[in-house]
Amino acid sequence: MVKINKDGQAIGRKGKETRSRLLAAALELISTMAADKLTASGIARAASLASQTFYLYFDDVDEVLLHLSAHAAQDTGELLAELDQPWKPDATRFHAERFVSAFYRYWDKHRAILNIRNFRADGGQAAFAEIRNASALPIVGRIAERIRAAQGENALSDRDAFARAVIVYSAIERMAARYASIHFVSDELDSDDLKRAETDILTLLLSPPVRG
DNA sequence: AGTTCCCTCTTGCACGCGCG
DNA sequence: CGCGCGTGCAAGAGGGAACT
Repeated sequence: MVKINKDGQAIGRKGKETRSRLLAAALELISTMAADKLTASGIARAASLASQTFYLYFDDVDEVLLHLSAHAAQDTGELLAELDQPWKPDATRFHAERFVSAFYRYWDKHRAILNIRNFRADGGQAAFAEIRNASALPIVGRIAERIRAAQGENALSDRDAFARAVIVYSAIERMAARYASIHFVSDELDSDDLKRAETDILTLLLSPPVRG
């Protein structure tokens, strides 16, 4: 937690509240307007504060967005829990579906800031990329472990299992990043089709190969 | 060119708290 | 109570970018 404001003053009760108001106002704004239109004075106005006050707590809008990104990154507990609990061998699809659903719920909850985070990370802003990677790594790592365990350690190297986990994670994330109302690629496919396909692919990766 | 908005800086005021 | 001090915030001004 930040304890010093930009003037070097210790942040007390009032300052803490003001900082929270600015963060809440920013979160509200990014869900209703394009991120590149977001300004410090706009955030301050939305929080019913003078624009100068914004600069008492943040250097710029990016610092606010980074904080919101980091905050969203801390909310992956439910996702990790789905991957950490023991999966019954005959219920892989059931667990895969639960994971995919949890992933969508996570994105539904944090879509605005996660999209901004990914856009900036893709645009080469290292701080956003670091937060994205730090958030994804525990999930990808767990998927990779399960892939390798299912496929057999002799059949698949750590490296290849991890690469497959990255691919399937990226695909699920890209689909979850869409707004549910927006069709992807084809008007014929709806969200349920895509979600089912994600579950199917994940189930295939996490099931022992069929010999024959 | 004029206007509007954004950002930054300086300055000062209001309030609360501790201390003698 | 009176005072000093720390904390929080805004008024006002000015430079600069973007828009009309």
